[in-house]
Amino acid sequence: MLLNKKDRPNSFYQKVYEVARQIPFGRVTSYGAIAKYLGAGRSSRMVGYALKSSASTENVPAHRVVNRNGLLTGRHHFVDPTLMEQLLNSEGVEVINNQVVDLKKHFWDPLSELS
DNA sequence: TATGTGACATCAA
DNA sequence: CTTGATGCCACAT
Repeated sequence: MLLNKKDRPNSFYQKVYEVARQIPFGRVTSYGAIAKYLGAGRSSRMVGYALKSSASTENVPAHRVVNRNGLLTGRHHFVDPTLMEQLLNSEGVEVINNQVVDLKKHFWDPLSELS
């Protein structure tokens, strides 16, 4: 049967929260990877949008989600813009100048880990 | 219903 | 290398 978009039991946002919460300690992932895992594929922007809405409302480690370049584009939306970089460094992820040094080394792909 | 928006991704020049 | 344009799709108004 066909479901109306408005009648979706779990909103896109809710799924984003679930995946984000499963990001292991000291690991990071990208918006595109999450979007692809959710089936949205090309709605990577929505992932970030969802995290912004969930900020301080949902218990989501948004600081572990960065863009494809490893750049911490979302730091401005935190209570403290420096918090994101500090948290990642505290978890063993090298972040210099708001960018993850070795993204591949710390990258966590939900497609591979969650299958 | 239509329009605007965006914590991205990707390509062309 | 950098900059600009385009695609994409769920959500807000």
